[in-house]
Amino acid sequence: MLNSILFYSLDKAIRSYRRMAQANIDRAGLAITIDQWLVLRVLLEHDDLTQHEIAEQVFKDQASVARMLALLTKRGLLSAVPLPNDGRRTKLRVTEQGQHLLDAVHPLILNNRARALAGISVEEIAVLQQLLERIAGNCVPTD
Amino acid sequence: MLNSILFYSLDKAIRSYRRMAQANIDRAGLAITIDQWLVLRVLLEHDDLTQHEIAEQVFKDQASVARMLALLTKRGLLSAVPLPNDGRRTKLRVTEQGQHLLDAVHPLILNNRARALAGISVEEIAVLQQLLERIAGNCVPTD
DNA sequence: GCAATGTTTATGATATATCATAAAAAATTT
DNA sequence: AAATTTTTTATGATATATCATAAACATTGC
Repeated sequence: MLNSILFYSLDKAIRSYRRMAQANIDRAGLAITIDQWLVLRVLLEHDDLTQHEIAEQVFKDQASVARMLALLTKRGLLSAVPLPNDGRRTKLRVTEQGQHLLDAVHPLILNNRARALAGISVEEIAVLQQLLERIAGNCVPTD
Repeated sequence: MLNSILFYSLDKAIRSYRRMAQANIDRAGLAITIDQWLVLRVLLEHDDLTQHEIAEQVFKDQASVARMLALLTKRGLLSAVPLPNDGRRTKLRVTEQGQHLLDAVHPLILNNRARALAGISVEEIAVLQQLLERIAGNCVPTD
């Protein structure tokens, strides 16, 4: 019954992937969540983003990002140095330890993606991606 | 950068849909979450499922379902009557109030789906669904 | 320079996700 | 029947999602 509903399949696909991916990371003894990994990846590229900008990049909201940053900092994967020109903000830098963890996780992520997409052609992936983007676009609030 | 990753698009599509759908339900003044709605819908069809079976239906885990059932019961949308033949379980029935809420939400859900899928043909939806199911299938744990 | 406005971060409240485990009850084995 | 195993539910711990709001700070307009 629910199987015939597209959004159920959508939810199931991403959650299946997440469970599988997280299980593989855990099994490798790496202490990081997929979401934390994503945030660190973004911060590796840009260390001058506001929480709101980070949130946009990873499609989360600012409150979630704030809590993830606090956690990542507590874990020593991220360093937050106050910015001289703005008393509210900090410069966020991935630490050595964070770097090592990212490096260790990277091949696993590639593996997970390959496994999830096994038997699906490049053309099919392109079609899929394009449809997903159209759906996301349709759901953007207008006002 | 992240935009080129399929799983990011996947995550974004379902989260965009959920935000839009929940916002519409909230705006209508209906006090229910999409997840709660889903569980109630399942219970409407079958009132003799274990928490584990419900979890399978809605693709959540038993712990999440347990908490949702407790909440739904507290809210008066669900009644839980002890089963005589099994001291652990209860018969879960959607209450009158739950029924009314489901009835009120239903047209909104149809609206939300239509909006999310605007401009996407039936054939495209079929392709999409089939690909999503293949991905979910690839992620199923083997052992 | 001050008031009003906007931005940025932090956090409270509530809900869900996930793993792990405890506790109770049922089913099975011997 | 008693012991063992399995099933079912509840809950602790931790992480994330979301909305709302507070607090600190920066910026703009006057």
